Amino acid sequence: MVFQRRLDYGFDGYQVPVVPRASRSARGRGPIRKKSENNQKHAFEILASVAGEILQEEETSAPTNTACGKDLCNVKNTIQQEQVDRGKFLIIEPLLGEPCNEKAFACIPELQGHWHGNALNKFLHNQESFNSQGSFASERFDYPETIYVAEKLVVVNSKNAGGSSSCEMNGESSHARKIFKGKVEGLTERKPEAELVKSSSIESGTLLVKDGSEDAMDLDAGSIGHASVESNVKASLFKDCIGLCPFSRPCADVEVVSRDDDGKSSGCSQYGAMPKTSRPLSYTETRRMSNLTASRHWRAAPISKSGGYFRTDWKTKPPFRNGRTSYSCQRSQKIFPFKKRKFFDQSTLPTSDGAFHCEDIFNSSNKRTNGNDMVSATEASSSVKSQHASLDSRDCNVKLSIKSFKVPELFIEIPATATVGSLKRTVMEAITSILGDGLHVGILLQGKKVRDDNKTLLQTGISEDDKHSNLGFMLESRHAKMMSPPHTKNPSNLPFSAPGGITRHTTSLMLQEGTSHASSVPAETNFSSSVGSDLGAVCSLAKASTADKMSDSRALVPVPAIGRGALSVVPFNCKSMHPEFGQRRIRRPFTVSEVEALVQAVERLGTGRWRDVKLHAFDKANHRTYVDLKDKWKTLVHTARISPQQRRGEPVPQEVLDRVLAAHAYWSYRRQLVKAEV
DNA sequence: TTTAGGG
DNA sequence: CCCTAAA
Repeated sequence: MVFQRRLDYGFDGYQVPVVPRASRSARGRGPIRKKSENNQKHAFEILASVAGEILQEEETSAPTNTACGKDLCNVKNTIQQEQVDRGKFLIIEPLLGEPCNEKAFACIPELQGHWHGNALNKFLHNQESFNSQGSFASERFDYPETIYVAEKLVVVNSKNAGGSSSCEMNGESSHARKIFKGKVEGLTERKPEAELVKSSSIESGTLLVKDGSEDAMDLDAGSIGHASVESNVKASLFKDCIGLCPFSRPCADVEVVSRDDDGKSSGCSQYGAMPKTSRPLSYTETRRMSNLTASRHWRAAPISKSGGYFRTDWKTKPPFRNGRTSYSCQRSQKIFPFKKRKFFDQSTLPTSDGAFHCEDIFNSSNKRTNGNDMVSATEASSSVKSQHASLDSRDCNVKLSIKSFKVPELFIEIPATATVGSLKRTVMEAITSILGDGLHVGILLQGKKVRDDNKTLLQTGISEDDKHSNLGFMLESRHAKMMSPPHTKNPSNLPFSAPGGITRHTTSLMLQEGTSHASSVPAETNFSSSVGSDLGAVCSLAKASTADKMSDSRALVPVPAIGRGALSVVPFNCKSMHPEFGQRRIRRPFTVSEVEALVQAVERLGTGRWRDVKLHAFDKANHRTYVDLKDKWKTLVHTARISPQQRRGEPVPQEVLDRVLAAHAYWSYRRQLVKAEV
């Protein structure tokens, strides 16, 4: 049982709930983060509740901590109340006494955005704050009011700390650091750990990362559901165009609808955190949403510059181009549900230094994840096997044969019109960028990392001719400083840690076509988009890494639900895409239908009323902000003025362009008139 | 928050 | 598509 194991570790903990956005404020636009103590208190209470439930769930027979009784009773209510029922949560069991690897957390964008000042880190490791006092120093723990991304974040600390929640947990500290992840609702659906382990496939709906000995990660199937985007154009008779519409021709009310989410849940409401209102997302909201959208995706160099009219790619500037101030501001905005976002659930996390925390461990036994069907398409990576050659008794040479390394994850988006060659290049670039210098090879022996580079193989024991020497190689962050948790538990006792200390690693690289449906391969993002050329090849890799007990990379990776959408995948270049900085939204060229809708709306409403245009024609297209529409109009006007030969991207009918010019001229004229009058 | 423009 | 000054 999952939690049984936790108890073995001396689980007791704090849970830091991620309060859904909906609860933020009535108007839904409150400050992103509050330092209100009450807030924190509340949060912790919820945490306690959840923790209680977890425990209760696990120990079906044994009632959990009575101290949490009240909370336990209200867990479900609380969860519902908080509307986090659909969310996911993470449970982190930090290693007490071990400074948390800041990078590990720093590289988690979700946390970055929500835990101000690395609050989580402080929370987890601020000894003075809670270890000694047994309670949280609220003033030091900046609990975010909302955390969308992770929707539910549960931090379980092995140290006994009542804290504000006054929830007493059993308190022996544990050396283990575990991270559980799953949906909140998974509390009741959670599979026993054994099961999870067994079915390492992603379908279990929970992600479980265990301490050193092994990490099992299961992507939340639900969250990665199938994404589909459909856009349709509703046309209805436009009656009152006369008088309003400067153009005599009949106007149809065209509305571009783009459903970002599956069925019922549309827009951000899918996360249950957003109120399901018909109110169009405000620009800011939309931005917030999109801000995280493409994060952690590698952005391949634009292979084909298309879409822009007078500028194809709008200059892909580094995310942190203007990284001066307003930083905190921005990060605070990044608490949006990841819509259309692809996650890499993995131990590979971009570190603060931009490197990858990669724990792709390959061991000699090449212990692969049991039948993972997650590898659906192209298994780009071959299993790695390192063998111990017999020791040459004479010169003591150690012969190793590493067949191959798996490439961590690759996630790319490329226009459907791109050539195969460009796809190859893109993939190559992605791989190169990963391997470039973000990673280095790590060696795992007997399940332990060999850190001392100066030791000889002999000293290390690698020279031993041991068939089962458990020698493993892994790719890891170059700069990541792994911390070695005092592991008291015998790794071999851990279900995951094979005597060989091998971890399992699953890497898959698949290319899928845009049309995909929810499959049993949640990890692999199904990508579907109606956005024309958005269809992209998605190389995703789900990787589960394991366990080296020290890997900081095992950090939690919130797995947000993937929306539909065109995930722009680009190799997540840690260097240029530091999670701390907002990510550029994925480029989603306007389709002709959208252009027509826009043109029509502008014809009616005129320029300068972008919000109305948005409401009228793109109300449902959450990914189109009024700024986008304004920009598009700008480009349309430009496009209409240049020769067809100079135009790029999906060709817009000349007729439409003519209308653009006409409308533009008309409204410009009107504006002048109005101006003159005033 | 929107608009309007430059980048 | 981003960023922002202004409104």
